[in-house]
Amino acid sequence: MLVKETDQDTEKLIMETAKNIFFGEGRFNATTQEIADAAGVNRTLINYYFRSRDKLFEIVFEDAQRQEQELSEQILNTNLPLKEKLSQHLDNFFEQSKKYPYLEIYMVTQANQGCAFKDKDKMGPLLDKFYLEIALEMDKGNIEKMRPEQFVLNFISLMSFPISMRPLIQESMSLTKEYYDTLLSERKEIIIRTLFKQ
Amino acid sequence: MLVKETDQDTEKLIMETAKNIFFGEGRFNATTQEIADAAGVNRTLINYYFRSRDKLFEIVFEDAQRQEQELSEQILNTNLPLKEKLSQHLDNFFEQSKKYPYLEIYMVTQANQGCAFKDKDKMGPLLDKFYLEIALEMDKGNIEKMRPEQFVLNFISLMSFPISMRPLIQESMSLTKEYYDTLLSERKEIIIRTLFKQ
DNA sequence: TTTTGCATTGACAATTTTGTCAAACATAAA
DNA sequence: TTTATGTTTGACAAAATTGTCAATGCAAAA
Repeated sequence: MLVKETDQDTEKLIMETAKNIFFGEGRFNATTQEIADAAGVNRTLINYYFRSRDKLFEIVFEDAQRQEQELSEQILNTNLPLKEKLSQHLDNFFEQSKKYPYLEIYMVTQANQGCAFKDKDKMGPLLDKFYLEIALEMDKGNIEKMRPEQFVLNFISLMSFPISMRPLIQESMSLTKEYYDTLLSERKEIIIRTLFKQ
Repeated sequence: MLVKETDQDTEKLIMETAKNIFFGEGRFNATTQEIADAAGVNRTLINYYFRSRDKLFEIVFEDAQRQEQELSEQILNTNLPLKEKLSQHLDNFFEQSKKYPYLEIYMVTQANQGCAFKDKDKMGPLLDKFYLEIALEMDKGNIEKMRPEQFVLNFISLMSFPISMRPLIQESMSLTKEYYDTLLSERKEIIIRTLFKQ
């Protein structure tokens, strides 16, 4: 076998760089040249490894999707009480968001333009179990009564929106970068307090 | 004055079409040809009226910004009690969102790429007054105690996220279009109940 | 009717971006 | 060292996108 130590590295490097440009910097229509420059490689290597620009995009998109999926499945599979489960997911999410704040927006713009989603199958049963848990907490009076789906919408909204829309919110509310960071650092506690009755 | 009845109409038509393509359909990198085709006009008319593609984008962006701004100022200026104020804003927002579900995402992707925001000046005092109102309701015990900015974050998150991220959420939660619409129609009441103690 | 001023058009040029290819390169195996 | 195999490169071609321009059209004013 002929394997240089940089062999798969270049391919990975290009992928990582593309992910950074898309999900990290939000430059969704970066050219292959820009990606190559950022990766410090020859542009045609993108064609060599990924055949075409579209293929690279496709692969990176699927990677992002998988990443999100895994994060969701992780939380759904643990056996912690609901509040702790959500608490932990908030940690995971905020951690990932530091690296890829534009991940979700990218996925929306792509999902929109006719991009097939995968692996929705396993999610079904997991979600149903999750909904049941939520309903149980409602019965116990720990959270407001509503459709479980609404509770999930509330949760992901409170969690994601301030991250994905940061540039817009920060500007329109005239907040400094530092103050916004402060707000974000308090977010976890705020979200839990907003969703759960004391 | 020589004014054909279609004179300013063409310019407006192009703008409206661009707005629909960007904010309505979310096709953020539509070409001038695609916009012209959708508007049913010759492509070069875009250059004639807007000089360049970038200028058209700029104008449409500022228009979107103004639209959002006006919606925000409207709510801040009325003298209704907080809960009614937010309630009314939710109506306005959901109404506008039907036409332009991708408006906010577009603004984020632009804000990101170095786009100057305007008219932040008047917002300052209005926001401060709003924060005071919120603090007052907290003192009265009607809403959970937190920084007013956090309350505002909560509000816009719960309001905007399910709209702007719809393609992503609907897919990943495996919901039908019809069911998602049902959820959205219940949203207003859910949000108010989530933000205010009973 | 003729003129005037703007609107519209198609052909063309310029630019940007992407994709191909043969040649050069590097490294492990023979 | 030579060979074989996969990697990297620059030059080139192809495609896509944008911008310019002169010519034409059209309606109101002279």
